[in-house]
Amino acid sequence: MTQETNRPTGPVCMFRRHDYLARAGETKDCVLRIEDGWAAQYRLLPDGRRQIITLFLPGDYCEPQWLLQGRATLPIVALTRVRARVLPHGRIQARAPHEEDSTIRVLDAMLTLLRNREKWIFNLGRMTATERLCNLLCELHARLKARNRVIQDRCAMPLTQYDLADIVGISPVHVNRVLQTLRGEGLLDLKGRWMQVRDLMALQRLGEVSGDAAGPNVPQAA
Amino acid sequence: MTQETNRPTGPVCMFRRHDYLARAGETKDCVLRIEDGWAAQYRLLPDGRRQIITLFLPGDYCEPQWLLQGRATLPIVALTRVRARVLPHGRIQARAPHEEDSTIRVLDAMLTLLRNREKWIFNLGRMTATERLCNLLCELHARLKARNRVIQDRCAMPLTQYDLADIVGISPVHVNRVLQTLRGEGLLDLKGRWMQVRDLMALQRLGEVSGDAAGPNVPQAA
DNA sequence: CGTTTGTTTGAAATAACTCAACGGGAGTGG
DNA sequence: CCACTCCCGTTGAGTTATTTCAAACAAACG
Repeated sequence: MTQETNRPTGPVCMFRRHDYLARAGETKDCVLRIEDGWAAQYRLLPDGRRQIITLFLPGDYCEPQWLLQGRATLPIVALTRVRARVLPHGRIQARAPHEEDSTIRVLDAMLTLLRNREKWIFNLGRMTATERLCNLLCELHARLKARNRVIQDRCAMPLTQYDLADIVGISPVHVNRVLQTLRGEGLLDLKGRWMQVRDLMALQRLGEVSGDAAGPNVPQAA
Repeated sequence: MTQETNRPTGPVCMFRRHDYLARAGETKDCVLRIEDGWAAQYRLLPDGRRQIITLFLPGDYCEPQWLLQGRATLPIVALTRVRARVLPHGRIQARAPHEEDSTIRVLDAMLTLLRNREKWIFNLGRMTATERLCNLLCELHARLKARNRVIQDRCAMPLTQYDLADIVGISPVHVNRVLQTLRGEGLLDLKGRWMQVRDLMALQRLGEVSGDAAGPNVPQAA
C-alpha cells in the first residue's frame, strides 16, 4: 500500500479506494501533495451521520497545517485510487520561497483552506440544497480547471451521490432529485464518473457563485 | 472610534456596537487581540441572508492569519462594545516563543480557528437545530470558562436571537422556540444578556459534545 | 416617554427527510 | 463468457423539521 521510491523529488504513496491517508489522532511529520486521485476528510457520528469537511483534489496539499502542527484531527480517506507525494518537513523548509513545495507555498495552501471553509460554513448555514450542489459543482469545476484537468467543460466526477450528500449536508435521495432537475434543465450531464458542464453561467448563478469569495458582501444595515 | 494610547504593550482600539473591526478587502498589517467584548465575522447575500462565520471572544486573536496574509476577506463587526489591542506584525515577531503574543501563539490560534471550522462545518451539515444550539452554548461556555469569565456556570451572553440564528444557520423564530424548550427542561436560563447554565452535562449530551469533539472546540490553551 | 430593538406566539406553507422498493451496471468468480 | 453480487442510482408516497408571515408584547434607549 505504501510503496516508496527515493527520487530527488521525494517518495510516493499509493492508496486504493477506501484506504486511509490519515487516521484521527495520528502524528504527522510530513505533508502530502496529491498527484492523482481524490480524498476526503470527514467526521462521523456514532449514529452514522457523516459530514465531509475537506475534499482533496489532484495538486492539493493534503493537510498543509501538518507543517505547523504535526497531528491529524480527523480521518482522511481515499475516494478513488490516489497517488501522493510525501513531503517531509525538512524537505519543505529546504526549498527557496519561489520553488515548488516551499514553506510559503504550503502555508498559502493552508490560508486557502481557511478561506474555503468560510465559504462552506456559509453554504451549509444559509443556502438551499440546489444552491449548495450547484456551488459545489462549480467549485470542483474551477479547482480542476486550475489544475488543467478540464477539457471543454468536461471533467472527472468520481463522487457518488452519497459522497455529494455528505459534502453538501443533505440526504442522498435529495441529491438525486436535485441532480435530475439540473440535468432536466440542460445545465449539465453527469454519468459514469464524468461530468459535462453544459451551462456554467447558469450553474454559477444558481450556486450564488460570485467572482470572489468576498464578493457578495454588502455592508450590514446599522 | 479608534482612540489609541501608546503604552509599551501596544496601542488599544475601542469599537462601539455595530462598528467595523474590518471591512471586506481591507489591508491589514497587524493582528488584534480582543481584550473585552464580542465581535463576529460574517458574510451577507444581497437577498439578506446572513451567516456568521467566526465569533471572537475576549482573549481571542482576531484574524491571526493576518500575520501571514495581511488582507481581510470578510467584514468583522462588533456585537458589543469592544476593546482590542493592536499587535503590529513587527511586535509579534519580536516576541520570544514563550512570551505572550509571540508568533507561535498567534499561529496556534490560527490552527485552532481551522479546527473550530471543521466542527462548524459538521454542525451545520449534519446536526439538528437543537443540537447546533446546544453545541454552540456549550462552546461559548467552554471558551469563556477558559478565559476565566464564567462564575458558577454563569456567563455573559450578549448575542441576540438573531445573532444566534445567524451562527447556527436557522431562523430567529426557531431559535426562540428551541430556547424555550431548553428553558422549559431546566437546562439553562437566558435573560438580560446573561446565561445561567443549569445542567451542563445534559446540554453537552444534546449538543453531541463528545470528549473527542470537545478537543478541537476549546480555544487555544494559553 | 416615545421609539426602536428584541422576544414571544400562532397558523399555514414547504423544503427536505425517511422508508421502501426496483433497476442498472460494473466487477467478480466460476 | 455467463451468472451472481453488490454498489449505486432512481422513483414514489407519506412524514417531519423548519420556515415564513404576521402580530402582539417587552425591554432597552435616548
